Amino acid sequence: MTFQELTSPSGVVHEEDPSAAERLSLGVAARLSRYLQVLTQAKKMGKETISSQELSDYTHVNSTQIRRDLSGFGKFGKRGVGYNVESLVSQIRKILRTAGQHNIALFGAGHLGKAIASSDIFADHGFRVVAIFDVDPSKVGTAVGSQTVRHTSELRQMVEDEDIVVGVLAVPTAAAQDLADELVQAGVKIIFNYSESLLAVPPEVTVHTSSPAVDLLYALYFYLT
Amino acid sequence: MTFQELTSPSGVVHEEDPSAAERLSLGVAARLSRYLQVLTQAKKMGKETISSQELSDYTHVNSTQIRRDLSGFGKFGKRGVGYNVESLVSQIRKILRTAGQHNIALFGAGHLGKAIASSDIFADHGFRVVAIFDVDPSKVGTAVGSQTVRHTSELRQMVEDEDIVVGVLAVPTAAAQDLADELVQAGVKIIFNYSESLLAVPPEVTVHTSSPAVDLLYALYFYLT
DNA sequence: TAGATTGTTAATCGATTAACAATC
DNA sequence: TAGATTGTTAATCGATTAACAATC
Repeated sequence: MTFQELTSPSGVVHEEDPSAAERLSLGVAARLSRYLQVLTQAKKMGKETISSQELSDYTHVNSTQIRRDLSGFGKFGKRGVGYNVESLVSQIRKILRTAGQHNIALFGAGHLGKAIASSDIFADHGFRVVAIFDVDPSKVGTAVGSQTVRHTSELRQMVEDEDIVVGVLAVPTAAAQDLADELVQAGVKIIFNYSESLLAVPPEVTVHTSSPAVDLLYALYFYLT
Repeated sequence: MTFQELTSPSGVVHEEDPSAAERLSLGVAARLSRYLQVLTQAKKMGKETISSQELSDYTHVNSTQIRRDLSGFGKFGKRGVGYNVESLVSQIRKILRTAGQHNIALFGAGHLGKAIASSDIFADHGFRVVAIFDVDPSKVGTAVGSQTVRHTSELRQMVEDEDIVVGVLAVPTAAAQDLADELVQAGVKIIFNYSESLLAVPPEVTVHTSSPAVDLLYALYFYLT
């Protein structure tokens, strides 16, 4: 069964624009990503099946909605039992088109950069750190994880040679915009920003700014009220 | 004008449960937190006013919705000009009830812990790291930022003495659940989890699991399609 | 005044949920 | 069979957006 058939329950095929018919809504894509995170970890812990209720407990998404989200793409579950963790992981990866490997470049070899490089949080989801950059001469040439730190001047060449699709900025706020500009010029379309800088980029480039404090504010509001 | 009046445009006052009438919806609280992040940074950069369109560019929230979210609480903007950054920051802080200081405890004095302790991402929003814990004897007693690393066995006492409301876990996956259990026993209601562990906690405790890889998957989906 | 941007309406769209038959 | 959990419907609720008058 093809993806398009699965997402066209009405049987209507939009031949004039098939990509639009296949594209998930923002909400569905975000939720599927969250399910994937929990499932990946559940798999690591040796769990074989999981119910929509358990997924709900971990993601805070209503269990009915989880079943609804999943049933739109096929009958993945078994009544009375739940979902097979391993098979659901590969189904969601297929739906999100992220079954393959994607190469990322990391900027900044400070504490945060080292923490990211040594974590398997990216590796678990098929992201591979293929280059680490810094401008500090005392850091260039040293080893971080399995990589040797390179000078930022090599950015252009590495993006091309290594097919880098994501740039992760773990640098001081003042350095972030210049790096973002260089990444844009090198053709990178996704920037993950751990600095506090507000980045200005062309519309075709996606910036995701990490904001733990914002998440905390949000959690705190519901705690205080 | 009180907050309750502002959130009861119908004029109906729910005297039997005033807290319910005052409570923001999940969506509104999340969006206000994001506006606050951008505004805080804009203020740092010396920006005095900001339009709903500029806020939209940085948050990816529709500008009409931003104006709608804000106008529910008062007329904060000036037509033809925009919003005063500084005054909007304090208005949103008031709405979110997070104008004060909140104390947090950090667990793990590795790369990630050090990165968090030295960042002002929490400090900017009124969160203060008042204690750093680790179990490694070689780390206990050393200085990280302005704090001295303590042994985790002091957790209970410090939570009480320092009025800690949030625990941040920057520890290996295997250590996370035990620490979460201890935090719950000590009465902490908000846990921020940077490990990959799926934490089991009582319903009154909120766990937020950081998931940069999930965010990346999500961004990547829209890049690939 | 002219230009810009807010505040607000009205209409639409998608998310959310309870409920329950189907079935493992 | 008995218990559990999915898949799906139908109804509701809130989010989203375009449009534009008000006004700085």
